[in-house]
Amino acid sequence: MTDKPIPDVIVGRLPRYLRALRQMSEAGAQTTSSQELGERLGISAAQIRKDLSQFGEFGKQGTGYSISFLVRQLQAILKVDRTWEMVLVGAGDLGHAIAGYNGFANWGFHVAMVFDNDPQKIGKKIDEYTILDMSELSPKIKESGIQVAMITTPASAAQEVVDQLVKAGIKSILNYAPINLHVPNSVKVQYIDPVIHLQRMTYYLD
Amino acid sequence: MTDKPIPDVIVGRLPRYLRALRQMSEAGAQTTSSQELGERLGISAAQIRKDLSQFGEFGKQGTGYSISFLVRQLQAILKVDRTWEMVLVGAGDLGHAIAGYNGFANWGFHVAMVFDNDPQKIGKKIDEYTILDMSELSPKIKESGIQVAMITTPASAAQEVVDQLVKAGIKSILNYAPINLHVPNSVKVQYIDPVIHLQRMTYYLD
DNA sequence: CATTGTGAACGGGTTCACAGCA
DNA sequence: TGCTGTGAACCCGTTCACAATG
Repeated sequence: MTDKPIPDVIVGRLPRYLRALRQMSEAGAQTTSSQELGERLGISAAQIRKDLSQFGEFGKQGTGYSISFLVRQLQAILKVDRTWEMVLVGAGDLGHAIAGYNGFANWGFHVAMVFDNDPQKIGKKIDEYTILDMSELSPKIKESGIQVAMITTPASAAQEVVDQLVKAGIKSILNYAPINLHVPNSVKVQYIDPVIHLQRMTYYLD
Repeated sequence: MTDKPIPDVIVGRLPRYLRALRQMSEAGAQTTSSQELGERLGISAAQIRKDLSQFGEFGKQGTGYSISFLVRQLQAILKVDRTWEMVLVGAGDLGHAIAGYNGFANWGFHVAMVFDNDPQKIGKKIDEYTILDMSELSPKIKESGIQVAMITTPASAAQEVVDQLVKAGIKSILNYAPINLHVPNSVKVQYIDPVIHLQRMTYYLD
């Protein structure tokens, strides 16, 4: 109700709600309940209701939530009711896979440009993208106003790249390089590191 | 001290400590403190000390922690003082990038086999791997005793694949498919979904 | 009557602060 | 003196339980 800041842990769950709801919608469902959504996601019904109630009263007692309405609300809250252009830095195997990933479309994102510092790669094409030189990174970001970046460079290059990105105006960074990055408070970073996830699970193995 | 179960949130931080410590070691450092490690990772010094103290008294008052000793301890705790063979299911672009990823070696993991269900791909090679048919999935897992799997199939196929993996004895699953999976309590699942991470950040954009 | 929204209770993770020790 | 290990205090996210309502 009030406009105190929403805990980050709640923001982190909203994209999962959105994914599940759109999948239910594709499957033909029109309505759902906190219980049904919770079972699907392994989250308690009470938590889902509490999370959603932070942003408004989206449900109806006795009948639950309209899926299409809730999808629109969540997309608006997460600001993915538009398309965010992104720059991708690092044109290795992983960068190639990400540039060609079709899972960004319709979810609010689009790769606009791909950068690398390897002279052998610059000018080459991956999918529809011509690989651009790092020297163009800053001007291209500034002129386009892009705020979102993904990094798939080696760890050794990542912090330097981040510094350039931040200076150029990037506000959100998805980092695939296996290293912790330092950024100002105004910039958000999320990490994707398969080894970290794997090591977290081997703890429970014999 | 006692052997109560360690909270999962602590286990989740240990791999990050390990990465940072090994990077410090590579840079030539021999000793560190909870404060230094904390600054590097954006974690409070008290939290690091508390986390580590769950597993033993690894430090020395006045001087801090021996990096090489702590690395060995963490690797033993996380059970990555050995190499876990893994199966990879899904030989698309992402599967290709993962199969060729050199970041698993020395971190406790190795891709042993790659599976797909596309007749056009079966028998083809990606890197040193010959793509195997899904019909061989269960027998190959059982005969090798592999416990770790990665999934890079489309979302629509993921749950069915998981059911097969679980039945064959897989205990840890790293899932790249954008869907929530249902597994028994004895099986751990971790998720990697770039869209989820990105949407979590756009909330904070204008 | 099923299901939401929510104040209150609860639980557990984080921080504090300091004794203890090299 | 510098830094660890840790009980206690604190804080905050989760769960509970129920009034409210279509």
